[in-house]
Amino acid sequence: MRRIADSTVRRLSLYLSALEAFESQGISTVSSEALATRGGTTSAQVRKDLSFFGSFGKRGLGYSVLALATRLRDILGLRRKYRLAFVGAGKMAGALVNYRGFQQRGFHIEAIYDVDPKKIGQAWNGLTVRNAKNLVAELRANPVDIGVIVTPADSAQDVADRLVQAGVPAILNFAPAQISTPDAVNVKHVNLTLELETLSYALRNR
Amino acid sequence: MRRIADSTVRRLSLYLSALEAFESQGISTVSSEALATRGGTTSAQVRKDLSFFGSFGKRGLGYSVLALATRLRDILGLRRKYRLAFVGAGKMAGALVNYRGFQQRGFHIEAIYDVDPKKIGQAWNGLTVRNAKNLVAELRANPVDIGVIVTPADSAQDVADRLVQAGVPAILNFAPAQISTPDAVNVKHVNLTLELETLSYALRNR
DNA sequence: GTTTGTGAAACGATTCACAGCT
DNA sequence: AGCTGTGAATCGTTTCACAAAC
Repeated sequence: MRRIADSTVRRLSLYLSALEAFESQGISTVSSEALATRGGTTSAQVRKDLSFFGSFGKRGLGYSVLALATRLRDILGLRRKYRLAFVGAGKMAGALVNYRGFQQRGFHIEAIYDVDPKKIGQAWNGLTVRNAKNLVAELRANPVDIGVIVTPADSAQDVADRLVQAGVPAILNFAPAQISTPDAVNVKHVNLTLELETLSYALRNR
Repeated sequence: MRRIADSTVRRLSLYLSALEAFESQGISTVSSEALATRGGTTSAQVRKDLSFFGSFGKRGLGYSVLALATRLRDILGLRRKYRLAFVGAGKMAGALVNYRGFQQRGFHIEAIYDVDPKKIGQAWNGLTVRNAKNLVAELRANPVDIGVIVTPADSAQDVADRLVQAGVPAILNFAPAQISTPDAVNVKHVNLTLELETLSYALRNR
């Protein structure tokens, strides 16, 4: 199958949450137009995005909310559970660990690591903060799907290297630092500074 | 001037942090190639991005780290301070308020709002959590540049409406909800669920 | 010799517009 | 009649490749 653009995948995720909202409102059928409004795009874009994966609608009618949501979960790979390991037991990790959306969507936090002796051993939401020096060995023995970097910027590359060594196939990086990894490793960045700076650019003449 | 693509602005922000890293290493001149490596792109892309704003390099030599950083700060509008108001005094707000990068880059948190009587009045990093019911009046009297939504998803639209009413020109939304605002208001989303779901898509066949 | 700045070419994503189902 | 699915057209972004500057 043709490689799917990242922008398309992101919209599929938005369509899925729109469908879940429709579902909770008891709406059973939607048009591409309705999905577009909720997902911040156009009806043609919705239809094109879906068409990469098959044809899920009924002409003249629209899409079944339930059936399309199920198909999107399939497409996005959300039928299975994902195991996460956090590195960095700071405030940001605390906020993320507490976020109910993770568990709900099948993302399970399996371990939290830190280097700070004061943090190691602390209980975190049923988990014990582990010593980061054992990260590679422990994650090799007990693999996870996604490593979440929530350390300061200057440790981010080191942590990424260790996650790669441990065989972690995907990384979600919250540290404001670019990290380099082998091509086979999937990396997503959440960079708050960058988001604020794009807003700054937008506001520069206000 | 031609409208600049969002992707370009985001890269400029990455180039700026790369330049700051070079600066702290005492490097005074960089090539587009060096910037590209740090910013995760190509040298041609770097030169093209910069060319929209002028010509800042010396042929055969490269760019002055200091001079280019200054120009990028100008371009991104980072010479001025920005005033932020947070809405939602939860764990995520706690993590963000504590994040030193905000102050360093000139983003000053001026107020934190919540609806929870238990939180109103609490001291947060030198600020007092304010009653969200006074948000519109107070932000009209004391305007901010950016409203940061850190509430649960189901309050996000309501908060956005109030920020718009208060005349806030830009919103950074951490709630996992699409929000609709007038076109004149700039909105950026940081949606953790969406990031995880794109990783899920990437991992789906592992 | 090296590296920038930039038109032109290539590529990729979005929008259009309509035939084909229901 | 209404809405999907999709090739074709359009639009925008990235890459190429090289002349110009140092």
